[in-house]
Order: sequence, then structure tokens, then C-alpha cells
Amino acid sequence: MGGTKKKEIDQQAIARASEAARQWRSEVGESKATINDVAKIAGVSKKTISRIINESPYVREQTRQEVKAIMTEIGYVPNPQARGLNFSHAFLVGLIYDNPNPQYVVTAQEGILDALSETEYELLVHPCERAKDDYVDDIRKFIQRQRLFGVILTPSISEDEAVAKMLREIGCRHIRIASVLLGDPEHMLVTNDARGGVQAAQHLVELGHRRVGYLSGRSEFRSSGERQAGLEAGLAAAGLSLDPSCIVRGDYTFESGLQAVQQFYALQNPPTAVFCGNDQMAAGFLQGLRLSGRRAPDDMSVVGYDDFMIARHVWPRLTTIHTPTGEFARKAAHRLLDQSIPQALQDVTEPWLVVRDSTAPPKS
Amino acid sequence: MGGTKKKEIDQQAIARASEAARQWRSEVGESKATINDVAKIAGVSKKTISRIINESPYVREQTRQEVKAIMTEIGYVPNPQARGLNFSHAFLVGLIYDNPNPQYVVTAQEGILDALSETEYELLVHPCERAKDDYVDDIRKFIQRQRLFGVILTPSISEDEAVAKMLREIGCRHIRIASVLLGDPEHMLVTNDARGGVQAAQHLVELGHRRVGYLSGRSEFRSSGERQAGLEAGLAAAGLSLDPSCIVRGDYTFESGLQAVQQFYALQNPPTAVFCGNDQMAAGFLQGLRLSGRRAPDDMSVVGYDDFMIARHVWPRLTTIHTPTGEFARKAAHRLLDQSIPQALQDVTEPWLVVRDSTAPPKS
DNA sequence: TTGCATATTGCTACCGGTGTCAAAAAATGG
DNA sequence: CCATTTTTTGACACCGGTAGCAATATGCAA
Repeated sequence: MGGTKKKEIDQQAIARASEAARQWRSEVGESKATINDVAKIAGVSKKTISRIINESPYVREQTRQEVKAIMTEIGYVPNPQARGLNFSHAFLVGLIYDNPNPQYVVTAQEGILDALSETEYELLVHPCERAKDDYVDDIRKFIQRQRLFGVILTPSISEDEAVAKMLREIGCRHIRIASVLLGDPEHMLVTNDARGGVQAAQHLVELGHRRVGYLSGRSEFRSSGERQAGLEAGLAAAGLSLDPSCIVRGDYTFESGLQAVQQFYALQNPPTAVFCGNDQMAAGFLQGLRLSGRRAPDDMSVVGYDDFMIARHVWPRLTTIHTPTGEFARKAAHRLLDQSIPQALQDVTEPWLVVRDSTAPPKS
Repeated sequence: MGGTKKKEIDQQAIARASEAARQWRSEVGESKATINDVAKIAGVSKKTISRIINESPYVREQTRQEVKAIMTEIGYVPNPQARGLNFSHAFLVGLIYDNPNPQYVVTAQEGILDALSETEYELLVHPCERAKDDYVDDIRKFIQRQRLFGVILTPSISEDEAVAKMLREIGCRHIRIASVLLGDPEHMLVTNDARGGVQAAQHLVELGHRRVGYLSGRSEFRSSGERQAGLEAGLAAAGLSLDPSCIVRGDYTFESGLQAVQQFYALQNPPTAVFCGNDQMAAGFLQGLRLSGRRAPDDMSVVGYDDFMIARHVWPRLTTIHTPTGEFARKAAHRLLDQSIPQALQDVTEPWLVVRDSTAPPKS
């Protein structure tokens, strides 16, 4: 042991430092220590402690170890506010979202928190309403007030160029998770929803469907358009096409899925399968089928998108496209903090198909 | 107008101050202003500005208005980090949760954010795992590192006395949202789940059910016990009782609801109605019924708890107990910040029954 | 007009860290 | 051994605010 450094480390000195810290703690009690306390105990200047906190190379290894021992002993943690005051940013990351789906929000949140867990950063959540006309300003204030280090945006707010412009202007670091590349790739993480659409199309085509409908989501969400584009591409690859009359407008809610059933069956030539823009609508669609005395997949095959819990809770359980939301969120956080992306996340770049019970070959 | 104050306000002076601010802004550009800038423009010391920020009464009304005009003009916002450094707490509130239900988390979160929206506080989220053996320490570090102003806890972590004890020790303000009164009422917000159980019982009794089962949730959650106790009390009021054999253990997940069906039907005398500890399990229960060729409410009535979205998404739609989660969260936030509770929230103290399609009189 | 109480305001130190730059200590070379 | 270079360290100002207390301004009674 030892000898890997230029100098031998004086373990005794470290033990002595540790002992001094223990004594300090017994004298002062449980009060939270500051950098000054650590400096006093270690008998060095606070600047040296600061260097150790910031992992500066200009500290003798011996000194570093003694101070670290003291820090551990007295449970010293640098005050992020004081640090932030100098760095002109807080050690806080913001999550800005307007997605109404709670599962999306929580999943993204936990992904980010997971990436942040080993750092000194914490997560601030900030829902926003694009309906309000001052939402861009609201976000700006949120960032500037708390001097955020950076923000992560999720659809649909991530797809809003007005927000992106504002972020550029105020010089706020950011990562946008969106279904398609919009601005500087540097700031984007693309979920590639068109690929999911293609897979849905392939699945349905393989089952033998020739006439497929699409239930779109809210137009502010690019994802809806991307998923549709993917569906069209997938159908085209099989020599099929998406009949415009087979496109029904939804808004990503359960209710819109419910109502869409009537619209599809009002067509003179209804499709045999419907690809829904998300699971919520697909769940509503299934309920709508049942309300009209029909059943999936016997009367119509249904494919969802997202693979959230609801997909397994409905009956029949939904065939859907799985989006690795949590993984994307983790990636976004790592990117935001300029960390390397863990190997396990490297490969996660695309959605994939999950086949359950809501799809089958067409009856006729 | 005017004259309500002892002194007349010199509007011209205010206009002049405003003009000076405008000029400063045009000279300096978009850089963010500090208290020093404001002081310089106003021609007073920064302490005076500080007084105005903190709404000290020891400022001449004239001065206050001039300075406020300047602040508005240059868009000055005090740096919460610098302020926090003095107040020895950040302007941050933490939400500590371990509830696996995304909808619960998001609803609570948005309730808190709503209450916080008019304040200078922001919300930090912190999920935790009680399974880990250092979770109390983890929470403590979270609070101390960021110098949180206070925290709001939700079940089940809110029902953990070890955490409450730690919070008391480190002197951290906190509000615990729980189903039953546990510690100091000062720090508790009680959702009164037993009342919900009573209502479920009453509903089923009124429909004519004489034999009712209970599907319990995870034992760390007091809510499960409370809901059961309410059910028992409600049945007792009608001269009925909860047969211990009719109590099946679940864990609040969909899957446990699914599996519970078999267990109830394995009884030699199955109940005609089952009260499930939450909606997720009730949804699973409905699916379990269907998988075994049965239907609610024909073969069995099912009541859920929470009234989250899932209750309307399943088929038949769930009769359930509505918990005003968001309102409780808002209340908690107001209490934490020592604000008065808005009138609209005053009355919201108890859950209520929502009748949908999963309950009906027993067949036989 | 003076004298004293009260209302306003500013000076200085400090919260807990970091940047700059120069000094002190240690290593190197001849 | 001394001069020179490289490492390590510390003194001091400062980040953007707040606290304590003294200083100044103002009001009012006498």
C-alpha cells in the first residue's frame, strides 16, 4: 500500500486532524459547520478548504486528506447558496413542463432526479400553461429569480421556439426533449416518435390490416404529427396509404378517444385498425368501442403510444409503443450537467413496440 | 385623491426616479440589476432598498414609492440566494414523498405550487425510498444541504415517526399530510380516511349489501387501516360487521387487485361487494373479475378510493371515494408559510362518495 | 426658538463561500 | 550551497443581500 503518490501520506497526521474535529464537535455540539470552522480545525485558510471543495489540483495530497477527514467527521457540507452567490447560479435545475399526463411528469422527474442524485444539484419543478399569454415571461422570471443552473423542457413547451429564443437570450443552459429535431442539436434530445409510428404501422400491416386510421393528439404537440408521419411512412412501405378521411382529430385526452369511436364508425368505410396518438386516447377508444357494443380487437384493432401504466390497466390490454421517457430524462440531465452519458443509456434512443391484446388480424 | 397619508406624495419625484431608472437601463443594457444598482439610481443606501424589499415600516412612503418605481422600471428582483444566506434558509420548500401513484404526486405538487405561486418560494421535489435503511438521513441531508425553509410530507413517509423526530431535532418546519392525527396537530393535516370508509360502507349497505369485503393496501400506509376502520364502523352502524375472512391483503397496486379476485372467490361464502383500499387495486379487481368471467356490478359491487383518473378510465367506471388531494396540498403549503387559508379551502376537510357504475344492489 | 421624541437613513460588519494575486514552501539544477 | 522553478498556501476583496446601531431629519410641545 502507499507509494502511488510522489509523497508518502502521513496517516498519523490525518488521524490527528480527525481527532481535533471530533473534539470540536463535542465542544460546539450539533450546530452546522461552516467553511470557517473547517479551516480553523485544520489550521489552514478557508481558501484552501474552498480549493478542496472545488477539487482544485493545487492542494497538497496530505492537506487534502486531512481536511477531508475533518469534513467527514463534523459532517460539513458546503452551503450551496453561498457558493451559488459567487458562481452566479444556484445549484438548481428546473423541469419545465406542460404535459397534462401525470405519469409522464413523474417519470421524467424521477429520471432527472436519478441523474442528479450523485451531484450537488436539486430539482425545481415548474408546470406552465401555454394558454396564458405571458407564459414565456413567467418561465424567464422563474429562471432568473432562482438563478437556475439550467432547465430541462419536455413537450409541448420544449417545442416552442419562443421559449427557446428566450432561453438563448438570457443565456440559460437548457435541454429540450422533443419528438423531432427543432433547433440546435446541442440543446435537443430527440425521442424520434416517427419511428414509433412506423413500428405501429408495420405491426398492423403484418397482422393483415389494409385500412388503418389515425387518431391525432393536440396540435401543439409535435409528437402527434410525428407519430402520424411515421404511420404514413410505415404504410407506404407496404404499398398502403393513410386515407385522409381516416384521420380523426383528438386532443390526447381519454374523452377525445371515447368520442372518436363514433367518428370512425360514421365513415362509410371504417378502418379495421386505429393507431391512437397516445395511450389515454386509446383507453378512451376502447371504452368507446365497448359503449357502442363493439370490442377490440375483434371489431377493431387499437394501438396506443407511450406504454404508460394505463396501457396495462385497460381491457383488453393495449398494444402500444413504449417510449423510454425516464431514460430520456436522465440523459437530458446528464447532458445539462456536461456529464458523460452512462453506458446503459447510450443505446436508448428509440421507442419500441409492445404487443398486447388490443390488436389482431382483421375479421373479414 | 391623495390625502390618506400624513404627507402628500410627490408624484413628480417618482416620475423623475422612474426616468433615471430608464436611463440607467439604456446605458447598462440587459444586465441583471442588483441591490447596489437600485441604491445608486435612487440615491439612497442599499440598506434602505433592503428595507423596502422586506417591507419594513421604517421607510418614508415617498422613498418607498420612488424606489418601487425604479425596481419596476429596471426589472429588479432580489437574489434569493443572497437573501437566504442571511436568513439561513433558502426560499425553497420541499415535497417529500414515497407514494408510488404518479397522479397523487402530481396533484399534490400542483396544489403546493399553486399556493406558492404568489410567493417568492419555489418547490423542490424529493422522492424517497423507505426500503433503504438510510432514508431518514437522506432526507436530513436534502434539507440541510439546500437549507430548505420547510417541507411537506405525504403518506406514507408523513406517517413515519422517525422522520418526524428528525425534523424536530434539526428544527425544520414541516407539515405532514396524513390520514390520521399522529403527532403535534400543529404539523398535521388530516385527510380523515376513516370518514371515507364509513361513506363506502353506507353506500353499500343502502344498496342492500350485507356481506362486504375489504381489500387492504400496503401496511406502511395508515390510510389502509383507516379506510378499513371506517368501513367497519359504517357496517357496525347498520348492525353488520366485517368478517375477518373477508379481508384480503393487497399492496395498493393494480396487480394485487387483480389477484385478490381469486382469493375472494375462494371463500366458501364470498362477499357481494368489495371495498378496495384505492382505485388502482379496484381497477385491478375489475380486470380480475373480467378475467374470471365475471362482471361488476352484476356479480360483485366494487368501490375504490381516491377518485383519480383511473376511476373513470376503467369499465365499468368506478364508484369511489373522492379525496381532495390537491386542496390538502394547497392547505399544507399555506400552513407551512404561515399564510391564512383561502376561504375556498376552509371547508374542504373530508373525502366524499362518488357513485358511478361499479356498484349496484346484490343479485340474489 | 429650543429640546426632545420619533421617524428615516446610512455605516459597518457579516452571512458562507470564491477569485485574484502575491507570498511562502518545496523541489530542482548546477 | 544558492538561484530558479514549481507547488502550495493565504490575505483580501467581493458575490448580493441583511442586522445592529449610530446618525440625521423631522415633528411637536413648550
